[in-house]
Amino acid sequence: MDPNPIGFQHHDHSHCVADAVAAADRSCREAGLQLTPVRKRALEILLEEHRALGAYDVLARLAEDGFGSQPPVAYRALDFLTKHGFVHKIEKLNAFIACAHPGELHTPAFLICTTCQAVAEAETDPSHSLLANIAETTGFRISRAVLEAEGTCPNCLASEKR
Amino acid sequence: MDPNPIGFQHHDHSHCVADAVAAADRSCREAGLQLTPVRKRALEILLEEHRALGAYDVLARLAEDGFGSQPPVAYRALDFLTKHGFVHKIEKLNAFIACAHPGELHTPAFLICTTCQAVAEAETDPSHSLLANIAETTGFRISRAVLEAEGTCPNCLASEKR
DNA sequence: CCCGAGACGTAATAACATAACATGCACCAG
DNA sequence: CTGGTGCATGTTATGTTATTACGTCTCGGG
Ligand SMILES: [Zn+2]
Ligand SMILES: [Zn+2]
Ligand SMILES: [Zn+2]
Ligand SMILES: [Zn+2]
Repeated sequence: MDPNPIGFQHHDHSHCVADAVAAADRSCREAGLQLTPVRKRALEILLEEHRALGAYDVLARLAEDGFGSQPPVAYRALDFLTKHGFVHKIEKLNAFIACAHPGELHTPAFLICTTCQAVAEAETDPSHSLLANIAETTGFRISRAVLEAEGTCPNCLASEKR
Repeated sequence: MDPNPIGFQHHDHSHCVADAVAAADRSCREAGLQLTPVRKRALEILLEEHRALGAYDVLARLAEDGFGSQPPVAYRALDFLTKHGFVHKIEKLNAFIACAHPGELHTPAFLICTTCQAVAEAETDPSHSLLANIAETTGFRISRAVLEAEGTCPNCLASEKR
């Protein structure tokens, strides 16, 4: 079990938080959005952890840093970040995770390891999407899709075999 | 992918509840599972409604019928039904719905209309599954997948245009 | 008869999420 | 400058979803 997986590999974590926050900052400025202190801090928290956190986990850290301590503080920040694509909600876990591919418009797919709790965000090809095909044949117009899979990550599979 | 979502068409509802319950009964007997009165009634409730119900909605109806009135009563019945494929949980809605294609082993995909609340269950072709491909390239072993899309159903699209 | 597994019931609590309302501040029209 | 509007933030209170813990009953095998 491995505390720092992006995807399921280790990586040097030192710069990615700052980089991602800077990118979000830029992106918000361009779009006329306000990446306020709470929102920015919430994003940082998720990036630092690099895993799925519950809203109350985020809230506790925000409160430590002097922000409000009531649920709406966290939920509002997370709503903003989710709405604008900087963060995704993992429905299966009722938890939030920083987007691993921000900027691009995408429908993420998540792989959730039930052994080590790691969550990887995979890119999907929208044109080949299963759901897109279904939608086409049924006449349904999709606005948002959720793709999540629970299972065992490569690392934990390897450990099992030993 | 086999597109047969019974979700967005009207259909004669009179026999499908009894049929589905009978099928579940048979299936449980074969598998050595106990489809006890609470469990059977919970399944009936979901079939009768033919839509996604929250656990507490199911619980209220079970209580009306003389079963226990505390949350675990509903959650245990729903866990059983979900575990054995008679019912699916819609993660986006925190709600449960009777399986529209019971018996077959399948990974369902759900189309959720945000206008009329209808939920359709579509079959997916496991071999073309997006997630299966991702899993293959990353070495992740999938045990359960969640595929859900929010949007507008054909009926509501038609109404919009008028 | 005794035992263990599993189904069911209750009480209590945890975990997740939103409603409703008040304050402060930037911005702009008058 | 001033009043008003929009929006972000904060708080209190409450609503919704889910689980833990524990006692009872029943059914079968030894
Ligand atoms: Zn993403
Ligand atoms: Zn793992
Ligand atoms: Zn199904
Ligand atoms: Zn509809």
